[in-house]
Amino acid sequence: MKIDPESAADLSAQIAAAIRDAIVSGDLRVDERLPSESELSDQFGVSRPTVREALKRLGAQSLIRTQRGATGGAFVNKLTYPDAYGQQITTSTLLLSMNSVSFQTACEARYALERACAPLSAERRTADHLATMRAEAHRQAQPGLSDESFCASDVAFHRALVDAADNPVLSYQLAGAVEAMQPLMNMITFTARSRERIVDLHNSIANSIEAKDAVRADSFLEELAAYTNELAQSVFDQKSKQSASKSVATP
Amino acid sequence: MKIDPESAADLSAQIAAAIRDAIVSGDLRVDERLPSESELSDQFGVSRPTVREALKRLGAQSLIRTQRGATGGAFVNKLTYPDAYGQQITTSTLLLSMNSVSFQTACEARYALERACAPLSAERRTADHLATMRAEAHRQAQPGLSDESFCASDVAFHRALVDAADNPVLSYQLAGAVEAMQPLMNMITFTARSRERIVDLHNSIANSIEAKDAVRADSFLEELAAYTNELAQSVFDQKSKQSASKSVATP
DNA sequence: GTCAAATCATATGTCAGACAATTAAATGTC
DNA sequence: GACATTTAATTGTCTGACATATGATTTGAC
Repeated sequence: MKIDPESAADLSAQIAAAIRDAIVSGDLRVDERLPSESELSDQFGVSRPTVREALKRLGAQSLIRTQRGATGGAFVNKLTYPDAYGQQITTSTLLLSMNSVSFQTACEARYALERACAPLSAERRTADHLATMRAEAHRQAQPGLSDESFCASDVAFHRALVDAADNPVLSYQLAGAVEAMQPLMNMITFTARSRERIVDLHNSIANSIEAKDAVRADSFLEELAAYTNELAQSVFDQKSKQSASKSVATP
Repeated sequence: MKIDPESAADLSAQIAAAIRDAIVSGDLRVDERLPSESELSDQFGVSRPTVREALKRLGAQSLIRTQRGATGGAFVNKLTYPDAYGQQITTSTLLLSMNSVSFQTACEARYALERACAPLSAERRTADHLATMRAEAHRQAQPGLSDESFCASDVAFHRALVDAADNPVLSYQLAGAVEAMQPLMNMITFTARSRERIVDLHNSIANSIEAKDAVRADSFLEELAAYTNELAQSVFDQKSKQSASKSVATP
């Protein structure tokens, strides 16, 4: 572990960076215990609170975990898929909401990636994945479902589709793309007719995947992408009309 | 901002979660200033160091930034694409290295995603993107290039290909997949012949993209994926042979 | 009156030392 | 040997203080 001279950056940031580098480079292995906070503060020549702030930074990135008690301490954390999913989803969601990404752009990215999975999913899908997809499609057809629940089920359907590709790295990458779309999807009000259309497409996709027909699955996904965009466009058109009529009405 | 009862979790974690929720939900807007650390410690009924640990956690995720001085404080940070890229890359890299993801799995994910970009790239590529791709392909053909530099140039080539799709969300998602492969690629020793083959494929891809021929680009990408896997396979075969002969020689 | 320099107020960054809470291991007791 | 107790180590939290950065204010010179 390296020293930190009187640089411009915060000490706690420097210490966090030093430890992070040691982890990323492999100098510190998974489940290895870091020195105690007191020892670290001695080593780096800073106070314990400063060391703690550095450790909290690393903890926030799931790079370390801490344990209290006699044999406690900070341990290099094995980054699990659920951990990575969570970070990926929050980062993606914030990125979209804070950069005013258009529905179109996000939608295009999502379906491009999802269509990349489809051939693999068609090849490898298990009964489990198919059952999940059908169950979600069935739920989406229920009459009393709120828009929010409809969107949540939509996400679940598409995650099952992605997971069917049986490639955890792919699932991880797509988690962000699929989940981050949900807030944008929630802006859409799904009429009974539009829901019917979507459920039909979902069922068609599930059928194609079951039949291992990647080409058909792809065409249905393409259709779904286009239809989703169309729906969003009509929402925006309606909104701009309202604001236009409002701006006319007010003066 | 909500309170935090005497739960099992750390206070600083609870506070960080409360503020994070406020940011994600939009209660706190971009560039809005949080209360000062003293005010926060009053509001939450904890000490300032505890608040600080919470803020450091959020800072590590680029959710807030802090500024010293009279008008300083903690501000809700606009998550920029570079920020998101960085997080995405470190997370992806660690996920791969810590979960002993096979080369095959990572490679499959990467090329599946990259092939999803190709049609968009073919449609929208600019002269800039093409120039970058050609420049990198040319660099890769230089004789004295180290394996590491060759891999770095490979990454740059593929990033240009992805960026040509002109969809920042797509570029962000792919950044992790492409960059995280680099440590795995570095395990491969590229012979002069294999480099030649790869450069040829890169040039063919660049040509196809220039010609807006998505189908040809896709087939070259498929070929490149297969060849990369083949190279990796031969490396692993060689290694297992070595270890086998060693285990015979030692006793 | 205007501009520049000195001062101030406020905020984060850091430190020191202390105590509480937790946990596994060591110790003692039966 | 099994079980209860003590102990030691470590993180979690608090208090209070000082250092440092930086915009705002005041002061001073012209």
